[in-house]
Amino acid sequence: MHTTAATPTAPHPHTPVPMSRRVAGDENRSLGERIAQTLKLVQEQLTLQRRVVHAGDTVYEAGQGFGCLYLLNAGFVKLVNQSPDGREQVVGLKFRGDWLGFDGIATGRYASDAIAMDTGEVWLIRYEALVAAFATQPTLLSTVHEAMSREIAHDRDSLMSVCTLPADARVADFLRYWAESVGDRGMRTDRITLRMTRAEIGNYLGLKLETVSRALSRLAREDLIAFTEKGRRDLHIPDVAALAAFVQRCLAPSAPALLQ
Amino acid sequence: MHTTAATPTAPHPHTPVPMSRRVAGDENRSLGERIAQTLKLVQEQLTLQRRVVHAGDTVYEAGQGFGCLYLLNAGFVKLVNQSPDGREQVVGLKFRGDWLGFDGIATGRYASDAIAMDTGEVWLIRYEALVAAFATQPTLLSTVHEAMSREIAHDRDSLMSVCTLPADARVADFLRYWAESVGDRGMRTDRITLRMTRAEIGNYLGLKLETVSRALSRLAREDLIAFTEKGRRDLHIPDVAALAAFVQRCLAPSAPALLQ
DNA sequence: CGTTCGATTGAGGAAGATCAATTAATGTGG
DNA sequence: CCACATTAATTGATCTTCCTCAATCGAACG
Repeated sequence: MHTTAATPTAPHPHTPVPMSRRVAGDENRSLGERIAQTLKLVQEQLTLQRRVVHAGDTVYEAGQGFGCLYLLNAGFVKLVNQSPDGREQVVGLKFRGDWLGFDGIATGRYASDAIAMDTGEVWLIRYEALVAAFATQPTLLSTVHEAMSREIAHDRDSLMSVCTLPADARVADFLRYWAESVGDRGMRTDRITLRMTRAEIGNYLGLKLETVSRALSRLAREDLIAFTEKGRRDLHIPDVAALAAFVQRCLAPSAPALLQ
Repeated sequence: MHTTAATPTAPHPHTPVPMSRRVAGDENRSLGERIAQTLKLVQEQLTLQRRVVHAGDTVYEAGQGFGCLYLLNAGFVKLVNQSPDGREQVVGLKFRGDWLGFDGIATGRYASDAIAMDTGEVWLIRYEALVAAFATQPTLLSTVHEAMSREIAHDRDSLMSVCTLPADARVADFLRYWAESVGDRGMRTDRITLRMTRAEIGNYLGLKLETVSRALSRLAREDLIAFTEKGRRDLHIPDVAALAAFVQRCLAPSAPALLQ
């Protein structure tokens, strides 16, 4: 019995885990490559139906019968849960290369609304056809499992952010996440366009819109972000890493010393 | 688990998919049955290694190389994420019949610590062997996919609770969830033993231990729970449904009526 | 060009955190 | 088994953060 794990020789037993999107690890290919490969593989091995969506369109709705998974080929999608008593919660954001609809497998009905936040394209893949293809295309199985695994891991990270970060740090971390996500997709990270209102961001982060607004103003005051002349949904992020540093600074109010 | 959406009769136009019907009776079988079937199926179709764990034991550690999934046959397990800066977060609770380790598939390393909260038993299942068995046992594939799907859906519900419920409701909802979970496993729900300290519960719910303690005291004052003479970790829950009602009461402080 | 929606900013209030003191359980060695 | 040490839980008093309410301003849009 291997009770206590034989961790390598890391200073901390947990450090090597990238948890989000650091390049390292045993996979050498970059995130962008992985996304491209996924799209290519699916496109080649499966019959799929394309659907163009526009901002506000519903990809699928909570309660609707499950039959398809959706691979997001372009655009941005938000996932929204609704409780019976009327509470609404943005529970996830999806980018190019992400899969949608895993939550429907277990119950046969989707558990959330998937709503496009911009013009984009989703590929509809019949779940049964996908499963059938696993037999001849083991890579497809790995790809799908990895996507589900990543989703599980990321959802937990979201919970951790909401539970452990103060408001300002949450907003900064959200911007970092968004910038990193679009960066991984080959888009520029220094100028990003938020597809969400302050209220939506706040909902996703467990904050009110005023708090988000104040946090953004503070970040702008510290020159970690800047609003473009175009409006307040476009913003300039000179240094994404500085946002991560800001999060750390929020956590260490008085004793900045050591570490890192 | 508290969020399943309410649009069963959604007459939506853009559903080219007929409804992929699942096996009859599949939807009707109880949760307890599903768990039993999962354990039976895995036991029969796979070679597995059993491991007895005791409170505090580590099932797997974050950063450790992924190779196995774990099926929890008895006991209770908590999943704990640790951020590089030292923040710790309980991100999940697992019960008999739950799978552990999905988070390791994507990166090849587990993303969290899985720690036993009580004496129990996990079954180690080599992931590669599992995948190999999919070829001849399609039921196994469904089972695993459903488990992952359920995990994704539940993690989102957790996020919603943390983001939308006030402290008292969060604690009440936690107790309801725990009671329901053990109830689904055939254990009595009127007397439950929390395997966690107030601090751990608070961590899981994004609250401080004092807040959890006060919430519990308030619930006890309203006779929704009662402490047993044995100690404060055992408690009596006369009516689980009343806890759910309490959550609703927290949300509707004065005006229950109309929708928006 | 006015209407509407989203964003910003301020003032005041409330929920929950922090600090602190006490009590109850758990564990340990004699 | 008991005295003691240790850890967990409760409760109160105070403080901080974030929410609520409200007014203003800017942008988008018909």
